[in-house]
Amino acid sequence: MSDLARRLGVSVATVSNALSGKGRVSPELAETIRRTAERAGYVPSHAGRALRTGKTGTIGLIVPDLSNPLFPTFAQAIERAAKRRGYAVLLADSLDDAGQQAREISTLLARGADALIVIPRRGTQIEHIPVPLALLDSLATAGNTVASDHRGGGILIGQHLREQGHRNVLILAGNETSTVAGERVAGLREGLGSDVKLTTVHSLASLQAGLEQGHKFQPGSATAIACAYDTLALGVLSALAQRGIKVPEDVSVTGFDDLIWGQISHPPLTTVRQNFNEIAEIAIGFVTGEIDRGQLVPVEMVMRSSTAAPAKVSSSPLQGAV
Amino acid sequence: MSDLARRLGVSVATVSNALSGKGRVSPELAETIRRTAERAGYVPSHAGRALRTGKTGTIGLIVPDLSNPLFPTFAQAIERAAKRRGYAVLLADSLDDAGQQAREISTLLARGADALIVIPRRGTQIEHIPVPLALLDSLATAGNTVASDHRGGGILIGQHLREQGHRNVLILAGNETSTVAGERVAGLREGLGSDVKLTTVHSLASLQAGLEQGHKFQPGSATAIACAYDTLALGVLSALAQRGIKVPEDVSVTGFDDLIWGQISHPPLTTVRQNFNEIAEIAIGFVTGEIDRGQLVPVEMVMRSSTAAPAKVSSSPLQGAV
DNA sequence: CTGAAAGCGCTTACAG
DNA sequence: CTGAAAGCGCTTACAG
Repeated sequence: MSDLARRLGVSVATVSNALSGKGRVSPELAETIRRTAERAGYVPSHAGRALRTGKTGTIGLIVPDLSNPLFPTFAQAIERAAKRRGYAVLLADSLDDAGQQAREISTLLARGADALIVIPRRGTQIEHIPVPLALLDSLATAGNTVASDHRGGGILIGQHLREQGHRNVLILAGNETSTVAGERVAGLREGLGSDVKLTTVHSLASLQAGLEQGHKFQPGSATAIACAYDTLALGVLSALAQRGIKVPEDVSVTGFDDLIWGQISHPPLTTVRQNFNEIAEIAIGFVTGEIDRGQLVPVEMVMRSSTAAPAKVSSSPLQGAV
Repeated sequence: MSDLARRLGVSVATVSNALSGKGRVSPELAETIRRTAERAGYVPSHAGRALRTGKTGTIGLIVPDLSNPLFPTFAQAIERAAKRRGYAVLLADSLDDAGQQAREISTLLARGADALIVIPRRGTQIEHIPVPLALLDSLATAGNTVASDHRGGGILIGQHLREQGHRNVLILAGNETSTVAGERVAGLREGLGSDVKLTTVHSLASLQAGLEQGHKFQPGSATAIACAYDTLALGVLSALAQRGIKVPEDVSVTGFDDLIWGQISHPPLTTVRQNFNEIAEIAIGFVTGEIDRGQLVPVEMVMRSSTAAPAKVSSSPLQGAV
């Protein structure tokens, strides 16, 4: 900047004022300075500005595990929303470990992140953060949480299954300590209604766990398998296909998240879609002070062909007539 | 830091020296300073250091599209390798657009990234970068490229198919402008040998494109479909299943990348696995000056059950005897 | 409308 | 072994 000032015969203060466009410089001079700066390829130093203003224009994003197919979508949406407001994002992967998450928070803070967005590792508490923080999680507890209406999604699926006539449902509930999973399951129960027989099984939310559950499944023990995650549902679908158990004829299956792979599974998966862009917009808007509290973002059911009315094995009129 | 210095009755220079551990301070004093800093929760300002040293301890990572399932794995590996050396990563998504990629490079540079790692958008040239740059792409052209041996992987698959007796292969080659895809296909051709009938089709490298190709496929027109990407192969598998075309009985299918979804497809997909961690280590090592040039990273074939010897429709002894 | 000066928090010669 | 001083590149009152 001082090079530029010398070359133009003005002070650095004037260059700064011209470039920041605060209008303390005559329009003509400002224009000249801007043009010269442009031509010289001058780019203001972020470090200088950061030191002076105390702001880095940087937002820290902590995800639990980038190799879990759910989180890159979040990361992409966040990065885009941040970029639109001139922020860059510092990415940290907590490797699904609470200690690592804490360490990432400190590093990001030490690096001067102006705000933090964290998709918290399940069962984890985050407190005493000196910068604006948005949690991408579940319950809008502290006013700083932005979340999909997981419970609402569960209700949608539950009602859908109920309307189709399912009265005996196996719920693959994912991890017991996850509040997201907890809400999805609570919604499922609510939508299904209290007169429906429910069996709940907890496990990791992985493809592998879905595969295992699919292999364990006793045909006839339930008419539908409602999963808290697409990864589980996709694993289940694969295992059932291997065993020759037909979906949805023998059993209905539902997921949660709308991963693209649910479009090519056999059959395509009925699931719930989150609105990532809106979540990202709200999260960034919240930490940048544009909006004053987080909120619940509506969710949408995606009906495909993995669900159908249960086969009327013992009570069908036809069979009864035989 | 000046707070700390005042409290301890020493100079900021001494605090700085003690904390950086360069040994210009007596061990006892250094220890006292370190303890006090720790207890006070003192964290050095990155902005101050950056302004003084000209280094931010930050590496910019540009990916073409985080929603493409291939790139988060890279991002995770890079972040981990960077973290191990005390670097943080600034994430930028170029949204598969060359202009956006150029803009991201400038922003990252303006933010003082000490180095850049870019997974370039296909067909794109990157030049005149004033910081160390590693390209995660294909050919080790400029000495600053770190890449999987895509060609070698293609050869492995090609030979495998050849050994099984395939002499008529459809190659789904992905995007024509992608050098990665180009090398994979070149390897495929080489492994297959010159006496094999080849049909090459270009398309996007998406699931959707795979689905379309799978629907177009004429049974009998080839005994194997070799895809340059798992996304293509998975789409093909799904379309073929829908049409009742059996894999590998009616046609063999291979992919490239080893996405986890290839484990639960029907049948599980024969493909090629990249060593992401090694690529990340080399890339980071290269831009931090630990190693002096990029290199080709070996690749591994993952044999599953989507490939088999072609059915001997017209030349089988049995059929001939009828 | 423009400029001189101070100061953000560090690190690094240099002097003692 | 320790400290005083300079300077990295900005921005922001303040003075003119």
